[in-house]
Amino acid sequence: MLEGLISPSKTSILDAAEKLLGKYGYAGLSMRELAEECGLAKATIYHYFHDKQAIVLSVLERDMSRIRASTVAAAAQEENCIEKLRAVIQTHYVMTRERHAMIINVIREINGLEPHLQELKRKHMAAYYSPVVKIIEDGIAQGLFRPVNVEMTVFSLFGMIHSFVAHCMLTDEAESGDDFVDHTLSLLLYGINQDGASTETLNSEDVVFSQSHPHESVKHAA
Amino acid sequence: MLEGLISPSKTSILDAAEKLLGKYGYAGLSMRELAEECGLAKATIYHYFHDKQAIVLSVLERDMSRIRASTVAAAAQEENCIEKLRAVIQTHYVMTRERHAMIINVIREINGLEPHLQELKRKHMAAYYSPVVKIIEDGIAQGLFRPVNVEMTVFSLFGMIHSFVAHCMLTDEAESGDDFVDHTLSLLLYGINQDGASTETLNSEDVVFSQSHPHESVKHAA
Amino acid sequence: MLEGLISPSKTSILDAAEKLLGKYGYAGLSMRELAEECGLAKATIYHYFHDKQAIVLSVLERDMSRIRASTVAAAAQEENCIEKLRAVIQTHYVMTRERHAMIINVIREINGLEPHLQELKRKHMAAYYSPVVKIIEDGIAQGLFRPVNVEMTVFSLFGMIHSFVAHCMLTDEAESGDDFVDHTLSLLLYGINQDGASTETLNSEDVVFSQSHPHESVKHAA
Amino acid sequence: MLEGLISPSKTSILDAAEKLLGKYGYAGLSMRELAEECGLAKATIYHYFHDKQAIVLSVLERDMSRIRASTVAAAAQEENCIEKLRAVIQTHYVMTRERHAMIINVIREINGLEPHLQELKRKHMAAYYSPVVKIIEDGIAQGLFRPVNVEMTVFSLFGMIHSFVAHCMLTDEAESGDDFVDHTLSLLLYGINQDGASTETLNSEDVVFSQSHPHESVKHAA
DNA sequence: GATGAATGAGTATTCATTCAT
DNA sequence: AATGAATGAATACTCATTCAT
Repeated sequence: MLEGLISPSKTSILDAAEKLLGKYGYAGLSMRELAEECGLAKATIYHYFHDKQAIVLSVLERDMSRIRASTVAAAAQEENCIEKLRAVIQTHYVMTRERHAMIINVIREINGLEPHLQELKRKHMAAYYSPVVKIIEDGIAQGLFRPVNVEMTVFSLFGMIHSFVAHCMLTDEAESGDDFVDHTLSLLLYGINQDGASTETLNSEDVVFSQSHPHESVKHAA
Repeated sequence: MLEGLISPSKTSILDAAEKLLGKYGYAGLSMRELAEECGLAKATIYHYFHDKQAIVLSVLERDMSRIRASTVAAAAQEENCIEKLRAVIQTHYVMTRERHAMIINVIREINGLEPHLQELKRKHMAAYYSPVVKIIEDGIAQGLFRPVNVEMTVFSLFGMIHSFVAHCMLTDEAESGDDFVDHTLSLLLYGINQDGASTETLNSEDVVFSQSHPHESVKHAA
Repeated sequence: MLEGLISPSKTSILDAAEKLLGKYGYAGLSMRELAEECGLAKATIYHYFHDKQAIVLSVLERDMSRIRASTVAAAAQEENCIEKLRAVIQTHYVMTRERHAMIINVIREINGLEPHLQELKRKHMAAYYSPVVKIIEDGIAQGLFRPVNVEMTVFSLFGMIHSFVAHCMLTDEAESGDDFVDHTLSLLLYGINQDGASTETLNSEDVVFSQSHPHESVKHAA
Repeated sequence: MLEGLISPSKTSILDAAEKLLGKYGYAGLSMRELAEECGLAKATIYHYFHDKQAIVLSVLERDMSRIRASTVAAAAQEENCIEKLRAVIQTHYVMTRERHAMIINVIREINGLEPHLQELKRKHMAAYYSPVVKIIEDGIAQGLFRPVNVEMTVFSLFGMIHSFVAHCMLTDEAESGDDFVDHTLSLLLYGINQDGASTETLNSEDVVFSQSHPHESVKHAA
């Protein structure tokens, strides 16, 4: 939020740590490499952070609040619940890619090491997921969506996004992700079952995957 | 396949490595700890495997072929495409939990280190996803499912499963996962959109998440 | 001597050890690599030799007796003391190169580790140097050579040879060594001092080194 | 040169490494033992040097420049070419003994491992040999020496010295080396051939070797 | 605010060697 | 005669961290 008040050294440490965490994960992050990356001496880092874990937690907090802010802002620009969902998928996809899908993995790694941090992270995740929960709850209240288990649905949605980001990083495909957004929104809304309601709005083509299925995706469905 | 022919020491190394990889990931896996865990001397491990990476690759191969075998077997026991999907979700969920969601993370870690292993892993993943691709393609051919992008859909489905497993491991909730299977199958089939076709079959309750949404899930829908 | 009576496995071990000692020295010789090189299992090597040191000593003994035999044989083919010296230089140069100057280095390495082996090695070296000692002593007795300290002179001569071999191995120059033999014999006989007796017999050219000094070397001087 | 500016820890590492290299060679030099010898923790050594090879190269560079400096200084104190040669032999002999004849062996060992270091070492050796090359070239220009191949001759000379040092270390004889210097200078100047010019100046006795040859050596021959 | 120096405990890996078969 | 399996001790090197300056 008020990053202007944070010392530039601290910021450079967090930036470097974010980059290296994305590459190597928590256990693979070396303080020596971190020092080299941010241009400070190793000892200087300990002037700003108590230990390695504190750095990583700071990175996670900063990233989470940024992602949350971006997600909220993106959703706020849309009126319609469905368009809000599209905005969320798009934003979350982009930000996750930028962070090299770091967060999910780092959390899991830290978690294995530090059981007492679970609650802290659960809170973070609640804050993280809650904007999307709100959107779906609103949709249900408006009669747009059926009364699904909202929390579970949000997990599912984020799972789809992360899975796709992971796949892209594995294969180094650098596409825009538009097709992914269309596919994911369509799947989230209508599923794969054949019924009259959903198919009539489908009309785009896919280029990402080999087997083309021309009828996939929903373009700005109302 | 023919594990009976493999020496017990080798098996014990792989077993221990599988366990520790689930806990700590690739970088966090220590050869000292592995030796303790499998009851052999450190040097003995190197009698069976060239290096740490070779161990981890063996674990991954073994797990992948096991998961694939289980998934295929589970699906083969069902006639109906939808029931096949349910079986896949159930099996994959259970096996992923047993392996502490290890595979996806380890692959990503290794991948960061060894660019030339990408192709190998892509092949593995193809084999891994292909049974599910087949089911959905059959469903589409039978007119049961709409013509979605199948490969993308499979990614989405596995993403949902992995995400949920990760969440459960984070919170140490040890439920059976039945609710999860119902939710996921329902979401995959119908999405969240409100329409006449899907809502009438919903009738179960959720205990997993705090906010209860009584109408979620599809029980053995045909 | 009677190598026909030695088992082929034992011979292959010694051959492999000789090769690797030349490459890596004593400390750098690994039993694993030795086993690979000679095509036997590590444990099999211990069937033939008590330990690593015993192997190396066997190699040294074998090489030394071979070099001694070759040197003696080469000298025996010549009548003249000077021609005997030329033969010795030539033979010793070739055999040292073939063994990658191994012996001198290995002896020094072992010596650092095993003080009680000194006497053994002194005996070996005495046997090793004695043929040349004999030649020079004969030359002195015949009034051909001046009464130098023979033992020291032999050390000097072998020093020159080893130094040149080391230089050639360092620079990977693969010359025949004829120039070297001429140079060394000339230096040994006449030194560098300018006087009437020696210069008149010099008539060959040098190609080995950059600065050419056309008057170097003695061709079959009588 | 400016060793006063180098940290005492770094110097103590190099000193210890020089000592151990002389004893055990490159492969036999253990970082653990080095740490013990210089009184620092293993990890501290890596604060000053990137790896073992860097340490050894530093030792070699330091020793080579020291030997070169001493050799040049010793030669500069003499007017006469022959006396310069005597000074060089004396100095080189002493310094090589002090370093346990380490350099030649270490270079050969490293060279086997690192082909791309050859050129570096050739340069070093050029600088190392060049002072002596200069002396002999001057002697030839002055008509004192016959026109031998100078570079080869320098190799031969250093070979004699190193060989003798090695012999002394093997037998732990701790003599002053005066006899050796006389012998070597005499051999270098006049060789062993019987002729009028050289014998008349010989008049000393040898104690180093068993067989005494009373007429060896040149005492300050002009 | 920043760092060079230092370290104990750790890393993955290799060592020479033994032994039951 | 030959070896697969096993190991304690060593290898070079890195770790996160501290502290005096």
